[in-house]
Amino acid sequence: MTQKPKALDHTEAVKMGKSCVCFITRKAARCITQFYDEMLRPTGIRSTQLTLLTTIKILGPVSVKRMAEVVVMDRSTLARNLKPLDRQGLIRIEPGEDLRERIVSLTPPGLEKWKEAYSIWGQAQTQIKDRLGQEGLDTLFANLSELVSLTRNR
Amino acid sequence: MTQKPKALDHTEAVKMGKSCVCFITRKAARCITQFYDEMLRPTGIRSTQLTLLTTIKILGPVSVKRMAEVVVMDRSTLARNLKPLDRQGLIRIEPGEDLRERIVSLTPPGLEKWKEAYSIWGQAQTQIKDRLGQEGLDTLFANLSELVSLTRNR
DNA sequence: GAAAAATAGGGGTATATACACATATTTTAA
DNA sequence: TTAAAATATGTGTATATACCCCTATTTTTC
Repeated sequence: MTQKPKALDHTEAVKMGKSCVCFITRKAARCITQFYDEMLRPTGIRSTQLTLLTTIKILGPVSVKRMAEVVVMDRSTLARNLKPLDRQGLIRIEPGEDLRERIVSLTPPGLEKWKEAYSIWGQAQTQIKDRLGQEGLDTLFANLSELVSLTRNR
Repeated sequence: MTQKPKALDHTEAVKMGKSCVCFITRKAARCITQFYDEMLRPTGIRSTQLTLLTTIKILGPVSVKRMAEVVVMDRSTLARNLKPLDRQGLIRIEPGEDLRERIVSLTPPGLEKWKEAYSIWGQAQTQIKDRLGQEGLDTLFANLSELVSLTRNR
């Protein structure tokens, strides 16, 4: 009895479609990004940009290199993602003492924008917590953090 | 006693940095994508492209619209993501009976490429399962699926 | 102290992502 | 049956992402 290879392929394909961690993670990222971006639309900034503003707020004046490490983002990606914020005058990018470095900091308008966006972020976060529960949220966070460290430390 | 507003802001910022679902999901997506992409490099295709090949394989000849629904991707995004696959001759895009539609299907080289990539995908998946365990993997999947449906059905 | 190595950053290129708008086709309504 | 509504897709624009390679600067080595 010869098995039909095509049928077997199909089973494998279905399995992959249903269990690929990369697929589901990217899909979730697309969805959640749209969710946040839609809520943030009135502010004129997007989720990624709010993340960066927050990071700058936490780390204070900080080099691109260090920021990239913290947010786990390629340096060149980060440099490009900072441009819209710079263009809007929300951040300042200046040479550091070490002239190789660029030091990023929040401007006063940037701080105002952050406050505005933060309150909307709170609303979004609440909506999600209402659905997943605090426990579900914690589990999700733990799982995703595990995924991050898994791919980082090899 | 007047509280320093700056200090309060900072606390809020830290909270956000540590609990933002959008941030952690995007970060995880970046990491896991790099993990898969690195392993897939010998094949010349990327994670997203493998996802699309697999989807086409499962759904058979399928319209762009339907594919976009299945993978939960904007139609214009999908159309653009299909281009590299088309250029490499891995898929075929033809008008359907309904002339508004474009029907996407796998070419023989596309099927071969899928098989090649699928075996590598299996290795990546195994590495992840070894770290998270089948149970952890299931939980992660359930959580992320929940997130997807949360943002879809509102 | 000068040459070599390491480090920080940016630009080129390609893919990934989505919204707004325009086009072509089909379906529905009058 | 023709005009209007609905549908499927593509284009323009902007952001997001990362790799490779190049430049400028600092640190290390001899």
